[in-house]
Amino acid sequence: MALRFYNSLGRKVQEFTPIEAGKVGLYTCGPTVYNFAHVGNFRAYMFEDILRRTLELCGYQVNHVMNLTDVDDKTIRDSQAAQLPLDTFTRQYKDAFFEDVDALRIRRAHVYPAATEHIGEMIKLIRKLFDAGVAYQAEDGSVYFSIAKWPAYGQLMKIDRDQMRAGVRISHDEYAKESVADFALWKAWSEGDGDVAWNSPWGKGRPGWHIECSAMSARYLGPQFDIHCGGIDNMFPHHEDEIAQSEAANGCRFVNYWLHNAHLVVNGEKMSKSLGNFYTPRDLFAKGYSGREIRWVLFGTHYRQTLDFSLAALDAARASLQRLDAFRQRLAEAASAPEAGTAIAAERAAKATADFQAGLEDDLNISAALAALFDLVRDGNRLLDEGTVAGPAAAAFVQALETCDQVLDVLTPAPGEGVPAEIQALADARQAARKAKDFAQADAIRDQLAAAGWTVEDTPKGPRVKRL
RNA sequence: GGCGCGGUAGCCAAGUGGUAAGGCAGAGGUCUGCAAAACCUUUAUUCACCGGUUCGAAUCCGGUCCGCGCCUCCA
Repeated sequence: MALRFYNSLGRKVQEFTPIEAGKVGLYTCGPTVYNFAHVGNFRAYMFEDILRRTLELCGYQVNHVMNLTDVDDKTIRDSQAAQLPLDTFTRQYKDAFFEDVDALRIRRAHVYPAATEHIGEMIKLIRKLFDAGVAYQAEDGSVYFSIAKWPAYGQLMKIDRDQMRAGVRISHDEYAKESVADFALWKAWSEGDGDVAWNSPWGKGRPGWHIECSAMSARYLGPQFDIHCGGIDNMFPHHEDEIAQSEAANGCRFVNYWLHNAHLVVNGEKMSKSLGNFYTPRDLFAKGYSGREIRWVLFGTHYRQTLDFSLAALDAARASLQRLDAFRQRLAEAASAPEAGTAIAAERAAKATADFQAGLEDDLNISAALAALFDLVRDGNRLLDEGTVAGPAAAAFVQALETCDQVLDVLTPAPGEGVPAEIQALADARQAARKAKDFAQADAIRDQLAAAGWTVEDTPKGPRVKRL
């Protein structure tokens, strides 16, 4: 089956064809580093991670670029409030971002260009826009993109600008624009910016928000590339403006496939601090949830569907992962047994792998992919119960699991999730008691283990210790 | 007002014309010293509602109700 995606440009599912065979240029809108990213932000990055890993599973060599917005109204405002230089202020949130990315097992992009390190590219791009006749400097000193001069504007949203609500778009500091729909390319310095400023042919100032993505994507992926992702809220105006800037400046198609993820809500309500349902990954770690549990919840709903996040969903994720862990452990144990049932195991494993990949190739249908995975678990467990998967036969299942895990990356418990020696010692003592038919003692030790957060399962191969 | 998304079992969630995947939770059974895990069986005559098209619709068309997002910084 061919790889297909829902392209926001055109609004339909299309077969994916890269510009260069076997390679994919992928640009994903990254965080504004003025605070810790929350699970809603990570929903987007998780979708992009699944996308990238799916592309890689399909054999593509992906060049993934994610920007870091480290200068804008919010970073300036909050750095001043914190009485820190802008770069010092944003540094701590960049660091935190990468910690969270790693904890959630999101594969790092190949390049993380920061806006403040690419001001030169942005200035060059704005020059080109002047050359193209679509940019102008207003009386307030800021430079704007003139939508009136660019008829192709509105490819993503099919916006009828006359229908937009009058009034709401005029913000206090942008009344100098020729048209309310025009957007800033370069913002003239104002007192509120403090020492945050760069020199430009249009005077001291800082870049507009949209220009960074146009400039940095061109720098690392070229003027035309394959896929651009972001949250659905970014379709307008951010991505619309990027298209206008890039295509007006470079004279070629900007992006072939636009993929947008839907939002995340918590218990059906928009996540907000006032509702007390605002979560960052580190909030959840503090509650005892692991990165892979959060990961499971974040990728478990199709990316174009609103995701309802909740602690209950995390608990369900824990149960699902325990089932997968147990299966993996059983396979590992079976691998050391004499060979049995190779043919059927290989057949089941091959089917699961194929179904898993086919699900993802169909516009990242994660539900179909997970169904294939759970079919594999059920089939595998049944065969293990029957004793017909052992030795090399178990390897086929392990390999299928590992293939799925190339995309999911949840099947390996974190380091530190292993069994401590003292817990193992208790389990051994309990087993000795059982052997001696001293069940009262055995049960007492089991209670002791439970109190320590561990459970023990008796199997034909001996006790198996697991975290509760 | 414009653009867009959704309403499928207790919960989460696939399925866009051929007779309801999968997960979590629940019930019964097998297994077990007892458990747990695993497996088996079971849990929607039905897909918000009303009409229509069709041999056949959760899926297509028309209408109604409800929830949500964007249009302003936003994943």
